[in-house]
Amino acid sequence: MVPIKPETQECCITGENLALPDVAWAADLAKLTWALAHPARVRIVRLLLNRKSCICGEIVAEMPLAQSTVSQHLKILKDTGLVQGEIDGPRVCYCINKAALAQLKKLIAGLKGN
Amino acid sequence: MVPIKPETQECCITGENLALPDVAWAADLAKLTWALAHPARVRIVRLLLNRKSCICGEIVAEMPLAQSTVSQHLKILKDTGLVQGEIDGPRVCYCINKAALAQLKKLIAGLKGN
DNA sequence: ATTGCTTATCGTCGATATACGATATACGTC
DNA sequence: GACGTATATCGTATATCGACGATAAGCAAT
Repeated sequence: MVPIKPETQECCITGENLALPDVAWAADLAKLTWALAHPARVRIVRLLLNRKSCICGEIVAEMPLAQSTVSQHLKILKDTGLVQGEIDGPRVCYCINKAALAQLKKLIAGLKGN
Repeated sequence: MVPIKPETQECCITGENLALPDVAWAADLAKLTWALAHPARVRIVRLLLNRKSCICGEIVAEMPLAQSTVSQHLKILKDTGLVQGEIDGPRVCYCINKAALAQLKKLIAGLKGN
């Protein structure tokens, strides 16, 4: 089974790039990628990038989905931090959270051999 | 594969940056991100990047999951093209498909305003 | 307060993901 | 051939996703 040091950390004592923090690291990246793991959410993000900001209704209008469905996708994007929404009177104005997007880019770009 | 003109495009007649190709584009990115949208799969990819290649059994040993579950995750990674596996005697040797990873990086890096 | 508009949430449904054990398949060795 | 090892697949259970319509909650204007 495990050739090296069974009971401490199985995970890459040799590599040590892949040590314990890796689990949290993987969870972070998985969470961010999961937010983009649906075509509708990718399109929303892209839409928000092309316009500086976007009223929720505009997003709904662009998508072939029911309003409630779009709202759910927006919630997912908000929960993962990729998108921010601020209330503007009766509407909600969504925009990209550049920091979160940068984080995603950084993690993806960091996917390479040691 | 979206053909050229699907007669009723709600999508961005105004924006036109987000016109039809965007749908396919979004699907591509969503598929790739979806492959990474699970911590176990992120860890597998990372593992394969740190070693040049990896026998399936090694991967199983590193993960707190049953062999069949790991095999399923590997299948997902293989189906999306991120990982390749070649049979080597009684074992299977997995490695990263650098082209697919590069494609993912490119798509993610391309996520920015116009 | 009532109406109208915008967005979020609820309830529900079918489809899919995730996990596991059990079994099947493929290979090398005896 | 029979056996053990390595991996994939099957079958199944549970959880979550993704979609929708219906409804609630918020605000602006009448």
